[in-house]
Amino acid sequence: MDYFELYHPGLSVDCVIFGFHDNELKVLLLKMKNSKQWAVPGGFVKKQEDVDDAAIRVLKERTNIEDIYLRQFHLFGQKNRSDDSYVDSLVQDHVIREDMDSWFRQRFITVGYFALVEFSKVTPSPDQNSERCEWVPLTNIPDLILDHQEIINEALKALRNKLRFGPVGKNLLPPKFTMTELRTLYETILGEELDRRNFQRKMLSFGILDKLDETRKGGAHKAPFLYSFNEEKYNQKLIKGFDTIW
Amino acid sequence: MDYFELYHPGLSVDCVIFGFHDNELKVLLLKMKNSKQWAVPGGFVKKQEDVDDAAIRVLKERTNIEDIYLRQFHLFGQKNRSDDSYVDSLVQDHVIREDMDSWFRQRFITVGYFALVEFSKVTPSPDQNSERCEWVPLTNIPDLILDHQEIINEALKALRNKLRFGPVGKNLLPPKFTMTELRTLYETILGEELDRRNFQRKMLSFGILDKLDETRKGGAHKAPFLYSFNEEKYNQKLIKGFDTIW
DNA sequence: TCAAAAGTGTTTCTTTTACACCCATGC
DNA sequence: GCATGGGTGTAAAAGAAACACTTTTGA
Repeated sequence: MDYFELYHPGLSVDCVIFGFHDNELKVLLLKMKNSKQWAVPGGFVKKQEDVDDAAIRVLKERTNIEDIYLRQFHLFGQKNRSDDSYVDSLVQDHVIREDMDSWFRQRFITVGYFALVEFSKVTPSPDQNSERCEWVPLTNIPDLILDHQEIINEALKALRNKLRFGPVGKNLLPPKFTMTELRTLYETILGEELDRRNFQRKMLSFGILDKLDETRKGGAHKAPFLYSFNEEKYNQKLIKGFDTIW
Repeated sequence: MDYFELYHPGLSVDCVIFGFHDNELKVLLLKMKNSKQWAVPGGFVKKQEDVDDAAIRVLKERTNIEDIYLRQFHLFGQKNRSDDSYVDSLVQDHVIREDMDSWFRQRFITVGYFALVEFSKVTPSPDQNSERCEWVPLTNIPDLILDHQEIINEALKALRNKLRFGPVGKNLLPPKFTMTELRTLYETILGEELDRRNFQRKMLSFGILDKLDETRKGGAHKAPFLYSFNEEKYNQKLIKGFDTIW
């Protein structure tokens, strides 16, 4: 395989994949071969491929699911994102083949995407440079390669920003969920507690939820009602956003 | 000059430069040589140059001012952004030299930036591919090359989004301005009218304005007070934003 | 003196905030 | 029975919206 032939030079995509599980926000990370470091899933962009499609491809390969909520959030274009010593170690550890050395020594810019996925649907799969692919809580991120910590930080900012604008939950929660689960998701993303009753009233006022006739039984306490998102109204709010300041 | 030597392959930046004049929002555009089409100011990224710095460089060259408010807003990465027929016409019209043909026939991705500038400070300067550099009202955009119309559309969306989050005016208005000028700016960006009195109350409540002891005389009517932005408080709000929904 | 823009204030309505109380369930 | 989470309601405060009246200015 000739990277120079196949891929757009000096360009990669990186996907910060968010999932919600055990009341925690997690990201899907790759454990690099022969290294203690981890990485955000990424890949190169084919010469005849939309950049967005490259991100979709990476996402599908790592999670084994399709039709994922995916948004570009930033281009990381600093000239010193990588350096030779980093590539030296990759070659030395046989993570990359020596004849691909010059490809990896290019200066790379990378397009950051963030994805929202339903945790339980994902089957994590490592790529050829990694030995494991795992969910890692945002509160416990290990040592990451290059500027990948910054990429995650920016992705979280973008996600929080998105939360201010419109609804989020549909992509992170299962089809049916309780109001507390939805609220916990919001609290986790925002990093602050929200009043249980006021949250419910406000969320219902958006008109994007359908209250189901079912309750979640088996819990230790009173069985809470289940809700689902009203596709049509949810999508409207996604586009138009909630109320503006002006 | 050898483009392949100097520049990062397949990568450009485009800057949508917003200015406010005559109660209109305008963008700085380039009239292409030997063509009826216009373009958003742009350029290539040097191999050892931050992408942000490339945008700053372009901006400085076109406007002849420095320290401009500039933000990256989107990477345009579709595989069919350009096509051969476009480059054919450029070569035919001698806009680009024939020996640079292969550089321009690459597939390019471009990073979109938007800039906010004080209209009166700008001295528009065309680049080597254009014959004129002019302010054009957003309501009257001429035929543009490639996907530049889409780039402007997205830039405007980004600007509106920014307006929801925090203050904007400081970069678009002169140091001293009337409340009506500020309101008109907001109305222009948002594309809707705002109540004069409620706008004033709300804007003052943010605490980012200093009311000056001067008035703007010479107008046809009662002389309005002048305001200026309080640097410190303005910058705070820029970072923290106005009130959130949650 | 009059039209048009600007300064200032008030009333009303809506939204947000901060609570209280009762209900269901497992231990 | 009691601790815990869940359902629902309400009073008070804050904020937004709609609107009226007065002042100043150039023509």
